[in-house]
Amino acid sequence: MTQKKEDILAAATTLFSKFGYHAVGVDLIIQNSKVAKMTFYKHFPSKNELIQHVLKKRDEDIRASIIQSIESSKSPISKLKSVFDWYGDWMLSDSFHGCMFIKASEEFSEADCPMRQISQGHKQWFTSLLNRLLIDLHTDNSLQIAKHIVILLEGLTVRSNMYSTSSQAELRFSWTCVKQLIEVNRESLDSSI
Amino acid sequence: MTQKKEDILAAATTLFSKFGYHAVGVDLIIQNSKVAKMTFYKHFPSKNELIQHVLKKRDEDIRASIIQSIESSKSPISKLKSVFDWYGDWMLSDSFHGCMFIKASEEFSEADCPMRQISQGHKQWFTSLLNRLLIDLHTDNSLQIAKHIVILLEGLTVRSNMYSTSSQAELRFSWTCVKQLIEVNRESLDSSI
DNA sequence: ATCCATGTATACAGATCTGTCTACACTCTA
DNA sequence: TAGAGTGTAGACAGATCTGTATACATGGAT
Repeated sequence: MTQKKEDILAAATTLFSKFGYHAVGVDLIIQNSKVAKMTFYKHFPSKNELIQHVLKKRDEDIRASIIQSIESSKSPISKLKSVFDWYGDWMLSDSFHGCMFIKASEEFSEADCPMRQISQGHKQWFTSLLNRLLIDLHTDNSLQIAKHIVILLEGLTVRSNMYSTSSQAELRFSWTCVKQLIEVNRESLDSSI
Repeated sequence: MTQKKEDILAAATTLFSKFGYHAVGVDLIIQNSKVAKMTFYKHFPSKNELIQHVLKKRDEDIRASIIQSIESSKSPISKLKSVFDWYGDWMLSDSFHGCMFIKASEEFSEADCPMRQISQGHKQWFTSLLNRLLIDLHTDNSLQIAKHIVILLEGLTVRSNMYSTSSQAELRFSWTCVKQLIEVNRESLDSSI
């Protein structure tokens, strides 16, 4: 990965995230990444492939970032909490303009297009991660609750973007709801100890 | 409202909902509504104003549809349940391609643009409706819980669109969670009866 | 019968978008 | 010093997009 290619990816990520995929043209990305047009097309054969690259890199980066966040916590419950904190920090950041995978799903409708597949893959990974944490917490219906948490966090993300506010209060309330949900679904084995 | 104008609005709604706002051109809308270009521009001075019209009409239609749904139920709790059922039916329908207000928020980033304002207004209305139902149920923290339900339903909507499935199981689970949440937050007055 | 509103068909201007082509500059290595 | 690799600047082709202009058809009301 050359420096130029990284510059292009960085500029594209920023612009797509803020304005959407269709609204941003190749010329604007070239202008913002301070690169010649031929350099752009040498690294990315088309805008479509650039979008896929951006989404793949975003997927990798977010996975790494979330994993780093939960690794700094020890107990499963504090790991789960740190996922919520990760979302809180993200929604507070200046660069926050919603989720790029949700945006891709809203803008690209073709059923099996790469953008949708990458987006689905990312959410699948996140759901599995939460599922494992819930299993560590000896929670019944772990997968169902994992999906429920993903749905909550996606709702919060969409809301933060729609109102241009970080929704910290709603995030905290969601966390208390999730804690209760886990408590109610503790495995009988666990409560008998 | 002439027939032609309705045709244009109907075609635009279908196309924007499925493919997004930027991806759909005026020519395609004209073609699908079987109208001449000049007729289009006589009714709508620009694509931008058409989008606003589409969103405003969508707002009115959904308000009417949800109100009709809950009016067929009597008790506050069954009214709330019928809101969830409304979402279930919607997500099952062939024409479902996600929420047009969420899509607008993802595609239009300018802070105070009309599309965002209309979208925010719609969600505000929905939140107030749920809040009133929760107050009728003598629920504490009614506004907080109303917001929580909106977040859940938006998360479900986004998920259904991303995976092209209706997420009925997740919707049912969310409903059980919401029922529990309401139960836990019953006003002390109520539980003492 | 005539007027007028409404709609049609289509060409057109001008902007913008994707992607290609050419000609040139810089740097590193043999 | 010559050549290869990489990048730059910008013109260009061709498609598409928004919005306008022109000329014509239709159909109901006076």
